[in-house]
Amino acid sequence: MNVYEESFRYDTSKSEQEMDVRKGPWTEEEDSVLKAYVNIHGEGRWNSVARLSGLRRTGKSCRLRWLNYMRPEIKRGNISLEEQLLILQLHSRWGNRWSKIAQHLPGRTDNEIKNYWRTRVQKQAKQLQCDVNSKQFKDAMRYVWIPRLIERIRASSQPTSAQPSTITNLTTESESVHVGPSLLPESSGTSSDSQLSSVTDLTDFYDPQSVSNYPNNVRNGSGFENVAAEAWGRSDDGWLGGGGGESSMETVWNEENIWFLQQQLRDEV
DNA sequence: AACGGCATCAACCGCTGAGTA
DNA sequence: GTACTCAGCGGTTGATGCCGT
Repeated sequence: MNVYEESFRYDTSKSEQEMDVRKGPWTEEEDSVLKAYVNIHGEGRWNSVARLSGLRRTGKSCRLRWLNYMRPEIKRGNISLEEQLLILQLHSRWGNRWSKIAQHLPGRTDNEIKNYWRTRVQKQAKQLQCDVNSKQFKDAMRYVWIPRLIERIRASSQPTSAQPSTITNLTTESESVHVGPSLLPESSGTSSDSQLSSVTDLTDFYDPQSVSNYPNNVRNGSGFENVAAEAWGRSDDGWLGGGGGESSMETVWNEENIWFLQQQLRDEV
């Protein structure tokens, strides 16, 4: 019996069997009980919630249900382009720190982001036959997916607006994440220091210098970038295209392009 | 229409760290 | 300092729906 179970039994003086703890999907009735209880007593003290609300659920289960599903600020529906971009960025910085990443995506839960990463991003790594943490995959993200994604974000914003100085700028007490002009494909090679000063957090993420260091077969028009970018262009509602429906990256990463990308990545070194 | 495989997502599990008596 | 309780995190699993055959 683990610590939690011990504590649960200690708190209630009843065994789990006596409590007949429920598992599995929540019913509407349970949801409304939980909602009513939290509305009155507030969040926290989840074991008490479980015990006093009459729900035959563990405190953990109540907490998870509230945080991941019932909180009023929860945003449901497709992950937007901007959110996708942020997830890619933040994961490149922090790895699987889902809750930390989720703090920068209002209304999204760590669970949702984790699921998104596993189902969408890891799938692409699988198709490219490389690990999500591999240099190959990170390069694919840096040099193809993210610039392309930014392009799409810009395209979907007002066409008459001047060069956006910042697409995304989320700040916490100690850390900030910016997407500035230097990240945009057009200006990627000419970023000034002053521009970079506002996007210092991204210098390890998309560094024009590192692009210039990238192998010619990756940089030039016949290489990696173009193939992948072209593949992107074929699908207006592709994986990172958002908004256009439920289609997946299959349309983008078709066999031919995956093969070509793999060749390019192998030629690197 | 039936079936099987796959993708997605809600929920659970195990562990850890913070707070407190 | 220690034991205990609780909340939170990340990994994993299982149910469900969708899609192709």
